[in-house]
Amino acid sequence: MNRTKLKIDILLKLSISSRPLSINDLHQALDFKCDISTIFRTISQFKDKNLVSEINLEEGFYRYELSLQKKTLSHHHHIRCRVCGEIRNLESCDLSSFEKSIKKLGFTQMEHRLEFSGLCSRCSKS
Amino acid sequence: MNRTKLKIDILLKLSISSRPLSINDLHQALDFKCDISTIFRTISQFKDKNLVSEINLEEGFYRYELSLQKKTLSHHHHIRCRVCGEIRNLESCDLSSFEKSIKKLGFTQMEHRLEFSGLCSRCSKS
DNA sequence: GTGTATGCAAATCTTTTGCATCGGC
DNA sequence: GCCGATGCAAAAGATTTGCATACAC
Repeated sequence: MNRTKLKIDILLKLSISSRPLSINDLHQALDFKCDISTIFRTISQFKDKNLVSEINLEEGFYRYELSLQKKTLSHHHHIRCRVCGEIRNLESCDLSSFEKSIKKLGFTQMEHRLEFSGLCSRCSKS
Repeated sequence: MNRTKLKIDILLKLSISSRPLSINDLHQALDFKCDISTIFRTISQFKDKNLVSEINLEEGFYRYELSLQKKTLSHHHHIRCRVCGEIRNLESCDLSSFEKSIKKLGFTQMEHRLEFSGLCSRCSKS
């Protein structure tokens, strides 16, 4: 994987964002200076190399964040406000009871995706 | 919402299936006798009325199951084999520690989606 | 009869792919 | 120079929409 300006820019945008970015977010953040298909391809490579994590917040598309971030924050999940779209991180993750019962079913190499939605404090009030 | 043969058929197919069905699964199960856009529209109505639940197993499309089933089995989650696609239900769900920390962020009316993937016992061996 | 449901076709949106050219090493 | 990266255009797959007709009530 060559070190190109675009790849660095994408990683930079991801690193300075407080929330996971969609392909469109990235395209916009890069002022549409590259083709969107290239962003798809680049993110796909990043996924393969485990540089970014793919997140599904039930919006009809995926978001991406640095896996590095994932390490810093330790493994975590998200909650997204169903009204305003605000996204917050949830730092703790204890699913050991789930994993125990899955092991009983004979499954190995488990991964999981856990995402919450709700109304954030501001949207709860209005 | 009118009671039509198609709506009953869709609910029937969902009720006799041991796993959540995709729009395509339903289209096929109904022998392609109706237009697929109608299935999308019908499922969308069912979602609105909370008759069916939408499930994302990271396959690139959604699956649906009766919410009734959800009640019978109590609230549950799924694990999908990343190799053969087998889907199993996970009956217990204790995310109270998560919900506690989310409440601290000021969120209300929480919902969550938790899905596991792994290798089922057969695919683990081969 | 009125309003909802459906079929059909087309559009939309996200994502993928083919191919020619460009750029990193 | 070679191989990977990119742009561009087109395709693919899931989903939505407009509109005319058919059906439920």
